[in-house]
Amino acid sequence: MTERAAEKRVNRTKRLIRDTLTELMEEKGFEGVTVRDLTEKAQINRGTFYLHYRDKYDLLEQSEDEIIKGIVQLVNDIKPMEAVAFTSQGEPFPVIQKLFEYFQEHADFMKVILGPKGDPAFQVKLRELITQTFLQKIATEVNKEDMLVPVEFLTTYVSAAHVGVIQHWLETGMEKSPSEMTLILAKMTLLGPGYAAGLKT
Amino acid sequence: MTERAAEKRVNRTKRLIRDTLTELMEEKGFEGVTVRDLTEKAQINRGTFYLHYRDKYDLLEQSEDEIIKGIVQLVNDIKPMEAVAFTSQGEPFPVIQKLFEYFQEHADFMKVILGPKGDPAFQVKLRELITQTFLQKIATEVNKEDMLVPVEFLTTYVSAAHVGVIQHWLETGMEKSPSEMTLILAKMTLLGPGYAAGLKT
DNA sequence: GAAGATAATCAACAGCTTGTTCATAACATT
DNA sequence: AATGTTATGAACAAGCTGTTGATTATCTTC
Repeated sequence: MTERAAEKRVNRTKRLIRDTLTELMEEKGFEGVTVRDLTEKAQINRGTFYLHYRDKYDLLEQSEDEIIKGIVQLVNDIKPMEAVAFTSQGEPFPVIQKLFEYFQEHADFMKVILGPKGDPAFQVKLRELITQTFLQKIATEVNKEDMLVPVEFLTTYVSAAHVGVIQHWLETGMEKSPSEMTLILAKMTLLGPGYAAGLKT
Repeated sequence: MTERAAEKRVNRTKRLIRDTLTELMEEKGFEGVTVRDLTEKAQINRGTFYLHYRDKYDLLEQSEDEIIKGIVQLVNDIKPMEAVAFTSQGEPFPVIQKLFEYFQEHADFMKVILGPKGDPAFQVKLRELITQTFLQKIATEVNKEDMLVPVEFLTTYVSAAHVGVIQHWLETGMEKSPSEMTLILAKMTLLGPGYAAGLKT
């Protein structure tokens, strides 16, 4: 048998396992899921699971890495100039919108992994990714002297806020479109939450 | 034996169990901790654990509830007027500062529970508490028409940002004082992250 | 269509954790 | 010293884990 065909069969099984993990995490959270549960629900042999993953933590890690890889790729495809369209203009940054579209595409997994039954380490990873990719770059373009607060707290504030809003958006059924969400986030980040609340009229 | 004495002995044991949980979570995360680990490290009988807690999830829940209760009480002690000192002035709100002092006091537990090996549900609880306690009140004092963004996203943005910064502060060894942190958060929230970064000079 | 290779199944295993139940020991007040 | 409560110790069935060896199913290629 050639490799491609094997890959096909393997990948089908792996996708089945990962999708089942998402479903079960929704019910019981990651902790509550046993390999037995998973393989029974997926209707595969328990041995098959161990053929592809070391244990359930390995499965989670691989699933998360795939998402992270997707985001990194997505960002790399746009970077050249648009990523920095942020600095001066108030226009919604297209990279953030792409991010929302990507999350929408993988909504099932993202929702549960970022939710209250998910993996707190993933949230940290995601925030770090946002910091590294977006904020760090911008931070270097600004004079340190102009900063009213230490950079680390600024980047933490913004990335945590973004991830939080994304989580809430997923949790409440994604009623706004990605472009609407991008605009909402841009307003609050650029004008400030206080101004956005109408406090400074 | 009177109740007080019994309570003392029981509470000593319970505190021992909870402190040991904090230590073990730091190493292995909540998932990785077994009741056996816990009782061995605490040097108590495994049966004693089950005398006080249904299982390890019950232990976690009780530990979290105690913290939440502490925060609620702390907020209720101040509420009358100061809580709203926020709306018009740029001065650091004293309630937030109290919050930081409280977290500093319980730093060990807060650090691990909010960290990458912690409980994502607690983060959600904490954010909801902040929203209910602080933001909701403020939101009612503002004309809905003045809002540039839907209230839900505003409160999510601010509460997620705050919890994120608190987590980062704990993670990096609490080098700034509670009052410094309060000021930093106030600046970013009132003036906006963009302005605080020096983007709008 | 048959041979060969890889993937999936099945059953069984020791090892571990869990939560419970007894009887017994330690403890602090009166 | 007597009493009531808490802590200990040992033992139990039940469940999940990760591994192994043998067998069957599936797909490509000749």
